Amino acid sequence: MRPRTRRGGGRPTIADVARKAGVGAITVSRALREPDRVSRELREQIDKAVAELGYVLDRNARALASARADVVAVLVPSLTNNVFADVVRGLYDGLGDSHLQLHIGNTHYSGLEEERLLQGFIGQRPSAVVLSGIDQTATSRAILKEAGCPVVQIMEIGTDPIDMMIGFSHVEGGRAVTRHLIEAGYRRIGFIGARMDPRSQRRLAGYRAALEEAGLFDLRLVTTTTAPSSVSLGRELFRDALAKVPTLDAVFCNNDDLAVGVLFECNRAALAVPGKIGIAGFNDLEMMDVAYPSITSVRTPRYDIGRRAIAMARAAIAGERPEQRVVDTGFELMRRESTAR
Amino acid sequence: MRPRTRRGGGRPTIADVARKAGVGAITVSRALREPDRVSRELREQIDKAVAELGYVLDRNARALASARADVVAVLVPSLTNNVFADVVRGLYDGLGDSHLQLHIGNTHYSGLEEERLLQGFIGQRPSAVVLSGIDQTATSRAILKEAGCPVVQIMEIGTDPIDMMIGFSHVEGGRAVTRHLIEAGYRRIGFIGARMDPRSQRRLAGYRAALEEAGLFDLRLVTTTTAPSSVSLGRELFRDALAKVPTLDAVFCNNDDLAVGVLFECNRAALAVPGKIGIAGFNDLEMMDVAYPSITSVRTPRYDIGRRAIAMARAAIAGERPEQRVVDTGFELMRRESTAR
DNA sequence: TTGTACGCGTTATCAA
DNA sequence: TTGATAACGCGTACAA
Repeated sequence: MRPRTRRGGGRPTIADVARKAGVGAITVSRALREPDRVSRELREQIDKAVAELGYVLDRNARALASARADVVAVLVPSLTNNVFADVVRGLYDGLGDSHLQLHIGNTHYSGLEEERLLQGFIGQRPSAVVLSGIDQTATSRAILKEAGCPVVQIMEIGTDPIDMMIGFSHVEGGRAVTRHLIEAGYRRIGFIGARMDPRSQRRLAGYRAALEEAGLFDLRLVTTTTAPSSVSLGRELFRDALAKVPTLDAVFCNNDDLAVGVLFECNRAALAVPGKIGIAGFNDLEMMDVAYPSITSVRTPRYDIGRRAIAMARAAIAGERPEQRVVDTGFELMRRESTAR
Repeated sequence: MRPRTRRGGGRPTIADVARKAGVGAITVSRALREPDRVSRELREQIDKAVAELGYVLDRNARALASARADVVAVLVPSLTNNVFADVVRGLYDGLGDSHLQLHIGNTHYSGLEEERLLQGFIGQRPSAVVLSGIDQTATSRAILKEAGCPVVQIMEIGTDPIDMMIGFSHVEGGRAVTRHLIEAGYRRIGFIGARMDPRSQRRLAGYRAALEEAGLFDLRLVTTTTAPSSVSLGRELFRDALAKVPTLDAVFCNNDDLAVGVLFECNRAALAVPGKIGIAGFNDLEMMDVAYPSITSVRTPRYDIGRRAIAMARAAIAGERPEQRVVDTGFELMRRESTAR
C-alpha cells in the first residue's frame, strides 16, 4: 500500500527538519522550545535546517499535542469604543516577550454573544481568558469555571470573582464626579447616558446617590438611551434634557463622547460653559484636556488595567497564587474648565 | 499494558459523545459540521449527548486534521486608531453566519512587526489573510505568496496586488481636499501631518500636487511629525505651523484628530473659522459633522472596506475567482462650515 | 447514510 | 543530552 499524498500543503514538517539536520524529531522540537537543553552543535545544525527549509511550526499540532494553545482569549463589548481600544493596547503591551497570543472577541454588549464566543474560544484551550465586566451569564460562569484556566474579569470590581478581577467601582466614579458638580455650585444637574450597559447603570447609581444625599435628585434630570454612544448623540440627548428641564445648569455624561457633543451644542447655542452650563464626562479621553473649554472627566486607568490583567494571567499560568484576587485600581477625578465656575 | 492517563484535561471527546449516543465517532463529526447528512434520529441522539456531556469541539484537533483553521488572519497597524476600529467592525460584520474566526494582529505601523506576526499566523494555517496597505516587505510578500491562501490588502490600492486589494487612492484624497480649499479661496494652505505612515505620505503627495498645479506650493507650509496622531498634537502642530508661516489661512490635516485639535486651538486663540482659518481633516469621523463649526473632511468607506474584504476572502475560500483583483471604493469629500468662506 | 482505518504534526513519556 | 514510541482529537478516503 503506497503512502497517500500528504494532506497539508506540502509544507516542511519537524520530521523534514530532523532528517536534514541528522537528528531525531523530538530533538528539533526541544531545540525550538528549550534551546538550552540541546547541545550547541545540534542546535546550530537544526537552526540551519530550519532556515533552509523555511520551516514554520504548526501551532495547531503543537496545541493538540501539548493540550494548551499559548493563547489568551479576550472578550470585550466593543472595538469601536476608545475605552476598550486602550484596554486592548494595554493587553498587547502586557504580553511582552512571552510567546502568548491574544485572540480578541467582540461581544457587542451581549451576554448571549459572550457565551457563544466563549464556547468557541474554550475549544481552542486557551491558556487564560480575559473578559469585561462582572455581569456574565450563569452559563458563561459555568463554562469558565470548568475551563480550568485562569480567568481575569476587567474594568470593574465586585464581590464574587470567577477567578481574578481588576478594575474600579463605577458607582464611586459616578458619585465622585457628581459630588464635584454639587460642590462647584450646580444645582440642577442632569445625567446623560447612552448604551446604558451595566457599567453605565452603576455610574447612574452613583450619580443618583450623590444627588439624593444632597437632596437634589429629580427623576426628570435623567436622560438615557440604549443607543450606542456618539458625539452627535450627546448633542441630541442634551437638547432633550434641556427641553425637559429648562433650568438645567450642569450635565454629567456617561462618557466623553457625549460630553464633547454637549460642548459643541453649547457652543452652537451660545450657552456659556461653565457659566451657564457645567459639563463633566467619564473616562478622560485625551481630547478632554484640549477641548475649549477643557472638560472635567473621570480618568480611568484603562491601559494599565490591560497590562496588569495580562500580568495577572501570566502569573497564574506560571502557577503562582495571586496576592489578591480582586484589585481595585481606583480612578482620578480631573477637574477642568468646564466645571470651574 | 494498561492505557496511560489521558493527557488532556479529561474533557469529553468526540468518541465519548459517540459512545453515549451509540453511534460512530465520524457520525458525530458529521452531525456537527453537516447536520443535513445525518439522519434526524441520530442527530437528535447526538445533540442530546453533546449537551449532557458538555462537549466542546477541539478546534486545534480539527485544524490539524483538516489542514485548515477556519481562521482569517487580520493585520492592522493600530487598534487605537478609530479608522481601523471601524475596519475591524466591518470585518466582523462581514463574517455573517460563516464559522470563520478573526485573529487580529497589531503591527504598530512596523513592516518588521508585520513579518513577525505573519510568521505566527501562517503557523495557524489560516483560511485567508487580510492586511493593511500596500507596503509589505519583500519577505512578507514571499511568505504570503507561499501561504497558498487568499490574501486581501485593504485601505489602499496599487498596481501590484499580492492577490486581491480593496481601498482607495490616498493621493487622490489629498488632492481633492486641497483643491477644495483652493476653490474656497484659501491661498496659504498648510499641511499638518502626524505618524506619516505610507498612506499619510501619499495624502501629502496629493496635497503637494494640487498646490503645485495652482502655483501655491511652499515647503514651509508642511508641518509633520512621526509621533502618533492625537487631538493635542493637532494643537501643537498648528501652533508650530502658524509660527513658521504667520500668513497661514487654512490647514489640511492628515486626519480628523488633528483637525479637531486645530479647531479647539482656533477657538482658544479666537481665530475665526472659517473666516480667518479654514480647516479640513481626513476620514470623516462622526464628530466632524457635530463640531462647531462643523469640519470639512474626506469620508473614507472604512466599515464597508472591512465588510467587502471579508466577502472577497470568503468568495476566494469558496474557490470563486474574483471579478476584479483590485477594487477602488473611492471616497467622498464632505464640504462643511470649517471651509465655507 | 454510516462506519473503518489511518494520518495530520507535534509533544509527553520513558528508556538509553 | 538524545531518541523511539505512543498519544493528542479530529477529518479524509474509501468501503459497505
